[in-house]
Amino acid sequence: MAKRPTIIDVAKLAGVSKATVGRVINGQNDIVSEDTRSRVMHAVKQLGYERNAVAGSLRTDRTFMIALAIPDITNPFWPEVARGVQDAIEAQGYATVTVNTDWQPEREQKYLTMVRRNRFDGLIVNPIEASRTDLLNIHIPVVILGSGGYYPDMDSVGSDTAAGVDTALNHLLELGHRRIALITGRPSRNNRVRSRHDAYVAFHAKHNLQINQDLIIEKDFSEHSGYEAMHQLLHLDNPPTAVFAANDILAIGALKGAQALDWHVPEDVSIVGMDDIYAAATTSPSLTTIIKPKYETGVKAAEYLLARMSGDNIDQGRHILLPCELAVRGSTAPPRDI
Amino acid sequence: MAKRPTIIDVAKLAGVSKATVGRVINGQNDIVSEDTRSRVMHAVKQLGYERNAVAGSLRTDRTFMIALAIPDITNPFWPEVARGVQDAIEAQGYATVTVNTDWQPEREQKYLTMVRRNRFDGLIVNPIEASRTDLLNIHIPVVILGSGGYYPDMDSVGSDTAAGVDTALNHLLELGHRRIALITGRPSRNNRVRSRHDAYVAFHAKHNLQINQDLIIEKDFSEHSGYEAMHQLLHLDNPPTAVFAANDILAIGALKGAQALDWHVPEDVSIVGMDDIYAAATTSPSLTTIIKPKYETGVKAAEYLLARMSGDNIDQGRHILLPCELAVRGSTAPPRDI
DNA sequence: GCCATCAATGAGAACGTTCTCATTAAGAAC
DNA sequence: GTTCTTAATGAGAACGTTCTCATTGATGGC
Repeated sequence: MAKRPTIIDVAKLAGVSKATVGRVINGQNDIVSEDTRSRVMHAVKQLGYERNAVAGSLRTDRTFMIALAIPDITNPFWPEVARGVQDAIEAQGYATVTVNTDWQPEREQKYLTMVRRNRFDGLIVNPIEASRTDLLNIHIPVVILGSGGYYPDMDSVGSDTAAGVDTALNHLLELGHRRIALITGRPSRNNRVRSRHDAYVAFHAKHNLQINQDLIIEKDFSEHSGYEAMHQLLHLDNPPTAVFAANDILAIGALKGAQALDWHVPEDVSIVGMDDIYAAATTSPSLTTIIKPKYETGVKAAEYLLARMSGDNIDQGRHILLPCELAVRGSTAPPRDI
Repeated sequence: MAKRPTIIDVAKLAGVSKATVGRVINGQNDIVSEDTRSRVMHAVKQLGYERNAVAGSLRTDRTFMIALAIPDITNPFWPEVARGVQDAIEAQGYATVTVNTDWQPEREQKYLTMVRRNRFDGLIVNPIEASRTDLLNIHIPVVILGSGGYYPDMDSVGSDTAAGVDTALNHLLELGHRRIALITGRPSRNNRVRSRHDAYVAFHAKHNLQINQDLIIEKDFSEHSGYEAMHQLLHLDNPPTAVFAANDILAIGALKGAQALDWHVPEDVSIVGMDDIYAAATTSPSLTTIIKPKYETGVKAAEYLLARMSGDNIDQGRHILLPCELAVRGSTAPPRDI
């Protein structure tokens, strides 16, 4: 590899000091004469000089790079969140290293080490098991994706899942459903707040509805789990007339499970999902779902982080839950037995 | 921010030189005595020392970071490719900065500048308009995602799209279809090789089938375009009995277009897509499609890049097209008029 | 005992930028 | 003419690691 020109080469060619070259390339035009500036720019162009960000980072202790740690970029929920982060971060001259924890704590720890060693300026993370102390120990700004309950010092951006569940169940209630099942996922270690489950319970209390434990199924977040859960539900003596699934992938599995048993959706059983991934609108019938503001979540998290990296030093973390929205498509209808 | 311990602090505490500390933390155990090594590691632990990768990068001119430039992480095709790259790259101690060109040349150029200034060790790119010279001028290893026709010096990894089209059309031919339409996307500037279109033409020549230009529709790659194209096709005096769409998003649009006209799929018209995105398996009927090996493409590209970054200096680029596979699902059947 | 070899370690320069403090020259005020 | 102020620029240290060459001490061979 040919040696690349440095500011010393530029300084020699322009007949100025390297400090002056530095002033010119960093845009400090108020303290450099036009004549000097012109000579420097001429030399820069002639030599094809390009600033070495690594050297600058060593001197300033700022890399203009951040890490985004999400469970899995191939999970349809996350690309839009990532895109929101990337867009907002890049607009301020930063770059994003995106990593996949795969819901594994060891991987999460590995990435925290990476962040420290590379002197990244910030971290946006959907935590698996990382404790508050773990995250404070990297000594850079951290923004939490999801609810920030366990991280009071840090900013967090999540969706108002509880309100979303309420909206979904209310939609079903207004259609006339009284026997509504819940297919939900297993909470991760740090998410002991089982927000979907709790919201389901609260909804039943609010509307003086009896809870039937047979109508609550907890499995991992996969399409296959949704399929199996639906089979379980539809084989009950008294099956539900509607099902709320904790995310669209579970809901798609539930839809396939119903159809495999020749149950018609929505005539025989209604289904509501959550997330609004692309596939939710392509099923037949297309899924009624709760839209989570994925891109906006990413943008907001990035904004919080950028503010922190710019010197904002608020001790108490900011916690925001972005509102969800109901998208009524083809998977819900009044129950047959009205 | 508290000052972090450096190797000078460790050296002082362990009573050795900083060169010796460097030898220990870089694992050069063969030339350091066990006693010395132990003292150093003790001091490292006591001080909580962590290597500063930025300083190392400045000295060695290696960042152990690469850039991955794709059109859009939210397009369902790309997350798996990205995941393949990330997994293979990380396994060798590198980190990946993923950027979105949005099919815009100016963004692409912006990212090339970013790569140069940050002294990244390599680049994997699905090019928009970047020329061979552009890519050679960054003076680091580059691997092309897609066919590498315009970049003979660089390694490239693509899918064997032509063979995939052939397979799709053959599947339809074997079902008895003779009037097969093609919905394809507009080629980008550097992809004048219209591989899907050319493969469609070649297939017809091979089987002595007449080409009807009315059955070839070229629009941008969106679901809406697929919907409109299907409407156009089904309104012909002599509509096709089958449609091959250039990707799954087009195919999903085509499916919705047919259903909106009360055409049954696959009874009235068969549809084949390409890519095998998640949504292709969730439509009803689920889409018969050509599976592109997305994750494997990413892994292979990363392997080529890693080899280059390790010193491989082959002048002629390696070009590989990974095989595609037919996934027969519910959107294809024999034509009605047999 | 002397010399050569090798293992183990140390000293200091290098990487390329940024920043701080010093210097110089020009202009204005007295 | 002298003094003060300000704009413009320069010199050199700093950032934290890696690497090269030098040094030292121990051991083995003659």
